[in-house]
Amino acid sequence: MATIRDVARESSVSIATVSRVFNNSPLVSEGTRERVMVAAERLGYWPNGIARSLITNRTHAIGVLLPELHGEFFSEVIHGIDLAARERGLHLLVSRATSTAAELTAALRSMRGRVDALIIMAPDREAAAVLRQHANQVPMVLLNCEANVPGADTVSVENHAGARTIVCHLLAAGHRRIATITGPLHNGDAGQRLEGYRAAMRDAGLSGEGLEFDGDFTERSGYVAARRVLDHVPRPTAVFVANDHMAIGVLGALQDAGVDVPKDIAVVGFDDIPMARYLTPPLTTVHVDIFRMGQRAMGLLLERAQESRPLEPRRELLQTTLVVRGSCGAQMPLDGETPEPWNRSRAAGSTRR
Amino acid sequence: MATIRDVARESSVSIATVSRVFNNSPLVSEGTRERVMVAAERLGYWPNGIARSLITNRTHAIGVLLPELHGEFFSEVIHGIDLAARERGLHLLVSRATSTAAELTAALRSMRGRVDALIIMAPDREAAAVLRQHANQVPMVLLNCEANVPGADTVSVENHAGARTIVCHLLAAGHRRIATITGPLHNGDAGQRLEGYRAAMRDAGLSGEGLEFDGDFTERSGYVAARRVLDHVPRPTAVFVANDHMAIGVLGALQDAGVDVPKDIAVVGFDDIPMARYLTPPLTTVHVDIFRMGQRAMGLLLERAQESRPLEPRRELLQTTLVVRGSCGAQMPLDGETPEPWNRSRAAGSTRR
DNA sequence: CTGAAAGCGCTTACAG
DNA sequence: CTGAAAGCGCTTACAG
Repeated sequence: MATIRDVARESSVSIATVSRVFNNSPLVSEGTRERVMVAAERLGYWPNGIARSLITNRTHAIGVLLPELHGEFFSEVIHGIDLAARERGLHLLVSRATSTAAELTAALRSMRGRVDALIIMAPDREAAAVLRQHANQVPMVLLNCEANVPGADTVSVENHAGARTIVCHLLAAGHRRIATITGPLHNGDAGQRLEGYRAAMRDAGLSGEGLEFDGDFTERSGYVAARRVLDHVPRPTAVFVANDHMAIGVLGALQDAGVDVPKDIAVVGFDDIPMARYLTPPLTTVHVDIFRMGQRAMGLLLERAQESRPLEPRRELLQTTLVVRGSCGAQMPLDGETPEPWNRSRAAGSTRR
Repeated sequence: MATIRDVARESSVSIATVSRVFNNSPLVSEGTRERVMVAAERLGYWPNGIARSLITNRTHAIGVLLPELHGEFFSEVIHGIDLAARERGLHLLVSRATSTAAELTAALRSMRGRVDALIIMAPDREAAAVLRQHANQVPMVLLNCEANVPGADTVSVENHAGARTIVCHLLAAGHRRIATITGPLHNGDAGQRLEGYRAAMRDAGLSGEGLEFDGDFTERSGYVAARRVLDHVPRPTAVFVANDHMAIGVLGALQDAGVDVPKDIAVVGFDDIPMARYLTPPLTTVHVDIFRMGQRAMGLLLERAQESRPLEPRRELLQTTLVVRGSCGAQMPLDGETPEPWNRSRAAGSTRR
């Protein structure tokens, strides 16, 4: 590949001049600029990005560290980050890293020098120490992270309020024996959703004791837990499932057991994954705007980059919205959101508020 | 951030020695190695990736260029690439680029020097010229790309065979008036699927003339096209929809029109997106293993990197599989694939062959 | 085993 | 307007 030297030779100027041309410096005469561009074109030259980065100390790349590189969450958060990033011509260096100390350390090290900032999702507690070590070396935004890392901004989902709201909705519909199927409790989201459930129950003068069933956020665990819910005496009249994937398993188990939803038992989920509205019956759930999470993470980074003085660390909370569909048995009136005629499930009675 | 110079000073050795320690050179005494590591640890030093890249001419990064950074396709292809890449400690530099000449050129330029190889999805014809220009500067694998780019490997979905197979399935079930709803025809996948449909019809001595309806791969366009299919006289008894997203719109339109699927009209799709099995009725479709597409793309790159002599350009075709569910009205016997009890739709009668 | 030196491909004061 | 020179943070023959 041609280098700046080749172009300089071809156009009989110094490499400094070639550099100026490609940096749009005003300090180049029109004729010279022309000559350089022609030579560059002929040689297929374009400046080497990393050589540029080394000297300018800016990579124009953002590192993104996530526990998984697939699924809806990954897809949406990257989409959000990308939209905000590409306006500024920033690249995304994406890597998978669980939040174990070893793996996270390796990932952070290998990003060294290659990115201007980091967006990291590291839900495990173990991650905090590692993050603190690196926090002052590069700007970072943490996603869904409870750990307190000085200097790092965070964007988190309002899990507690979301869970509380949807359980309140069940309470308002008259349910009293409301079970919950939890996520894996070492996961922060799972813990907060459980706390939201408990708060709602407590405020209604009820106790969820004995009505909390273990799951691990997988469809399978939802199926298994649902069988235990059904066996519980007296049988709960509603279940708050801590994510939609498990709720799919729950609906399957209830169907297999010949239990009607929502007549015999109401089911609600959390996340509002795209297929939630296509389930039978369509799933009432808590909508989480992961796309926006990505956008805000990038936004915080950009704001910090523009500010000359250091900003206080910020913690942003992402609002959730209740989406009432058929699985809870309590339809709510449409309020403003016009259903599209080509969108089956909304037209069939899905509401948000 | 500490540099190699700081560590050299701290441990009273030359920067060459520090470099050797971090490159696991055997040419360092144990004592020296120890001293250097301690100093590095204290200073929080780790080698700067891009400085390393500049001198070694290897970035350990793979550039991935896709038209969209969201959705199932994106998510799965990245997952496949990542799995193959991370075994070799490779990073992913991800960027969005439509296949217009200008945008693709910009993306390729900005990757210059930052990646060791490229994986590119550029379905548009316009892309070919740009790709050819860059083909000899960096190894590349093209996804779903009809363009002939010398030196570049390709991985493509067997759209033609897949479409043909599913239309044959409808024919075998006795259907004769089979309509199709196409994707946008400047898209290669859409074109090939349409050709597959035509081939199947032709082989059965039938013509699809007048039965080809325009769509653009969106749910909405499926809804709209379905109305036109219903209005066609005589009404088709089956529709091959060129992707699952449009099929969702089709099912919605038929439901709104009070037309029963599959009794009044059979509907089949293409792609087997995750929600296909949760639709009502579950959608018969063509399964495409996008995850594998990512894996193979990375695989081709790695094979090429290991080979010392230049390899012939390779074109890999990704097999598709017919997945028979409820929407076509023709159940097939289970053959080997055991349905999981916790997986509702499979248990409810989904088969693959 | 260790270090001094050249060099990867650039940018940017500095001098003219 | 232009060029020579220093330097970004590293690696790697080369010499000892």
